[in-house]
Amino acid sequence: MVRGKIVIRRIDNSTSRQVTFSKRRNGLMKKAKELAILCDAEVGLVIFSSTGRLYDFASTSMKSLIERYKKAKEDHHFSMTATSEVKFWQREVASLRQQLRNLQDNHRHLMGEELSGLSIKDLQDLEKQLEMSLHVVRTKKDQLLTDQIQELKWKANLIYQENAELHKKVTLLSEENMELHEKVKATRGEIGDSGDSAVPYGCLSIREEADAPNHLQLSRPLEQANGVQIGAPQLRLGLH
Amino acid sequence: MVRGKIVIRRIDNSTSRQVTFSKRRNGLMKKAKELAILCDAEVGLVIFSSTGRLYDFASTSMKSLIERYKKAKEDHHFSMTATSEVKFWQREVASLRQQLRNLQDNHRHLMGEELSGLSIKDLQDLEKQLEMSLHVVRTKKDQLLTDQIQELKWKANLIYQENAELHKKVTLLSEENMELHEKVKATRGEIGDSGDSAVPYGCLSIREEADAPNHLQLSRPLEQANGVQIGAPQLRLGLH
DNA sequence: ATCTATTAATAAAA
DNA sequence: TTTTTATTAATAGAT
Repeated sequence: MVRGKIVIRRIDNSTSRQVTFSKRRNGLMKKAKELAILCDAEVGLVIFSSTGRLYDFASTSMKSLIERYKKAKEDHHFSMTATSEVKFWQREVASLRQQLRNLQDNHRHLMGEELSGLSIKDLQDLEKQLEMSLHVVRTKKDQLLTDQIQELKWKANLIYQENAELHKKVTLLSEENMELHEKVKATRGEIGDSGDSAVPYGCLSIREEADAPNHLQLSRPLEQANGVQIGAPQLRLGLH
Repeated sequence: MVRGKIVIRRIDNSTSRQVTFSKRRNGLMKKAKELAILCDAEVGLVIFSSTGRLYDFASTSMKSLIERYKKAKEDHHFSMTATSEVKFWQREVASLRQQLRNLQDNHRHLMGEELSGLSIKDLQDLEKQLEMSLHVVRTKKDQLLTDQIQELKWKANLIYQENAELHKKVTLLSEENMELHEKVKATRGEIGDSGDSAVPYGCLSIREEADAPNHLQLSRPLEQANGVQIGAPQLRLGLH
């Protein structure tokens, strides 16, 4: 009835179903009240959510409404004695058992079991249903995997950027370091030739380590996310 | 709610009230149904018009709905006063309802519905199960088709053999026939030249019809059974 | 829970 | 009652 027409069938998504239930339940209650008032009618409404919770509305009293309903229906099943009450529950059990059996049969067929009684037509229909289910399931699975890959790429990019900045810092610090070494050397040279231990070997080794991994990691994290390994990188990236 | 907003109070004009009652009653019923379907809820609606007429809707059975309502409302009362036998059946009902819910969830997954809550692992397992089911169903279907083809071939062979025998008989009879014609001719020749109408043209024409289809049908029935048309020949062969 | 674009419901009229 | 029309109400989807 709104932002996008909907078809009346059970809502798959459980969250949407709950939200819609809440909204429509309120709407229904409101309309029931309005009808009772506007048209001077006696209205009773009982709703059990799929989770078994009860919601109800009655313009007068639900008890008297039910009594009136029973009388109108002239249904004597409702005035249950102890024995007929047992019978009622027994019938309920029988009905539920039947539903369960039917569903179990159907379920077995979907599991590829107990196909002996089926005709070629039945089997073709079943095959079609399974193909459809398989397609939906695969689509959903692929979707999840794609989402996960996207997330990994995003995280990998963050790390790559941080990495690049760190490399920049390392380079700057190394240069500064080198200059300082030069200064120290120069200062020592002015004073005398005694301090020969501080040759700037450390400067060169730091520069080498800083450049090599930088180039490697430019291409690695993004490509890896595209490919096979998904579980392992996530653990490491998750710490970030 | 429309052409002129209205305030929710009893409609004075009796005709308008009646019209509004009819329309809104329908609207309310519709929405009750929709709620039941969309949200997998159990909904019951009872309306008495101001003239005392009853209208009702129940997504399942009003009887069980009212019982459930009573039970939910006076849970303790009900359970305390119920005999142990009633309690037993109530527990049975509760257990069956739970089983049914579980099986329904599972069933929906196999139908490719309600996949929102599933993990990648769940989806992979489901996919595997569906693939297995599909394989079993296809195998079974192919088996049935193969069996049917075998049966058709067998029947076709029977017919072919009978056909061959019939051809043999026709040939023998034709030859006998020809000889008889010769005899008749010879006998008439002895008596005189009056009977010229019985030239053995019939003999030749019968032989032609007997040979041509014989060769054709040697190869046809078996090949046909291997191929596309299965339903149509079965009808004809079934009569045999 | 709130917002809003859009459909659904329906009051009034015929 | 039912249909049509003009308008408001309900609400699906998004936030």
